[in-house]
Amino acid sequence: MCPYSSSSSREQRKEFLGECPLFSGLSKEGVEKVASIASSRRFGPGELVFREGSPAEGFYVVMSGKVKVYKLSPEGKEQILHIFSSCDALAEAALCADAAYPAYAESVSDSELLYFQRDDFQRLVRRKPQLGLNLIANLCHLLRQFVSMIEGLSLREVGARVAKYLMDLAVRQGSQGKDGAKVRLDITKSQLASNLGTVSETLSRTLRKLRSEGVIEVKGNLITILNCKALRRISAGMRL
Amino acid sequence: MCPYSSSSSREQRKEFLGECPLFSGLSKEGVEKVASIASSRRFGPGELVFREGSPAEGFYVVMSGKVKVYKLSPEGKEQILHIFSSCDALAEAALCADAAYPAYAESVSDSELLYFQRDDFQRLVRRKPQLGLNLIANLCHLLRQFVSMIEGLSLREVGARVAKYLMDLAVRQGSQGKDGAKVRLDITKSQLASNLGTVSETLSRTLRKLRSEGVIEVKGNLITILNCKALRRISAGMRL
DNA sequence: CGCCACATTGAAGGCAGTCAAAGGTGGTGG
DNA sequence: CCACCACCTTTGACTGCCTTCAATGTGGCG
Repeated sequence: MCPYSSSSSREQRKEFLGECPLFSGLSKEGVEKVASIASSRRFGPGELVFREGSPAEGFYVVMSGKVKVYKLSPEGKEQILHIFSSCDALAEAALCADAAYPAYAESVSDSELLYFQRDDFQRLVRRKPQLGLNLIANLCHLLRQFVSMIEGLSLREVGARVAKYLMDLAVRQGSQGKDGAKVRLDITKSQLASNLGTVSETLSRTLRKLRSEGVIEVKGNLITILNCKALRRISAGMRL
Repeated sequence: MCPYSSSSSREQRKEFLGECPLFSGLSKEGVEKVASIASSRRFGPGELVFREGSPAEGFYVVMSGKVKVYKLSPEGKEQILHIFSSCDALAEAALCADAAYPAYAESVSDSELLYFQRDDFQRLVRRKPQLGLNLIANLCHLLRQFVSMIEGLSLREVGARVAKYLMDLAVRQGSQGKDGAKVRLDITKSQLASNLGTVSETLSRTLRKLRSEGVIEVKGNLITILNCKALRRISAGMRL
């Protein structure tokens, strides 16, 4: 899985599939079948995986690396919908009948993706319904994230969105709850801004304000949460 | 299906299921099975179907009426995520493991909903994988709509969102493309505003501006599209 | 060392939200 | 039939959050 390695072997792929939540609950033979319809594709940093509007005939699962999926405004502003990393499925929209990707996807690092053709996958789901249930759970999860994003964009100010992002990140990185928890941004601040529906300038100002309130400490992409309660209040809509 | 009728009979339910895209491609016996695990629930206008955070143990399919699913800000502002009507599935989030509804759902008319318990439904999917595939397509469709909503909120001004809504509505009502097409809003303007991520005052002003530009004509909830090309330009981001 | 991308800070302006009040509309009951 | 009420809609004035533009700071890397 290290960067710059050559494509994975068939054995490595099977091992990966076995550990992926999307393929859990399948028999050894089931995983075998999944592996047999997957093909591997590698992308370098900045490389486009697909563009908005191009025909969607299959979806991807990230084996390694990160892929950002985003929309562009006519003026060129970018809104990141989600950044997918290991074990995430992306572009499930391809499983819909009307087949055009609704957004851009771009690798932000060296990545290896598994590609599944729609028809192959659907055939397999008919034989292994568990796979369908797994994908449904996966889609529901993504749906929730989008709901949360809509809520943020429509009902919360930038400060609250930033606070919520930091708390969620702390949870994901296993250091929630306690004051003094350290979190590391695993994307650039510009990308984070684009993910939160704002611009880097505003994000910068917001972080500064949080810092001046003594809520967080910022050193590069390492952020220390000094006052967890305050952060929670802010993420819930309390003014800065 | 007329309002104020009593609950549907078992026969009516089966007939309805047979015509619902979500249950297409199933054998007669399959539809029978689906009907056997569904229970019917009726709601009056303004009645809450479920609230955010309450345990989610199943999802619904709309037989008749309309249900709005929405988020509330701490200050009480409402963002409508989607308005579901006949044959739509809602609250599929319940099929996810972590089981709490992420939003409120409220009937906006007299409605009859079919309720499916998660476990029952999942059992059935194992025996009828086509059902899983149908639901996946359904979820993908909803995902696209949310993507479109995120795009609108983040990258488009209110004018563009309104224009896009009107064009989409014209398509749904079968009168797209031509100047002079008439569309009828099937929800109140306040609800529309909440759906577009704005407030009724701003929507009112926006419609007036579109009217003063000669792009549309407004009479109550009946809107005539006078200049389709202009509307498309505006929806694509061209300034008003 | 110098380049380049990313990040920060300041100043100015605009889109849209809030507040407040008046105007419209449909339904109900006297 | 009309008066009343509730709800939705419209309009005006004001405020403010955030974006835009521009310039400077910073860190990594060839």
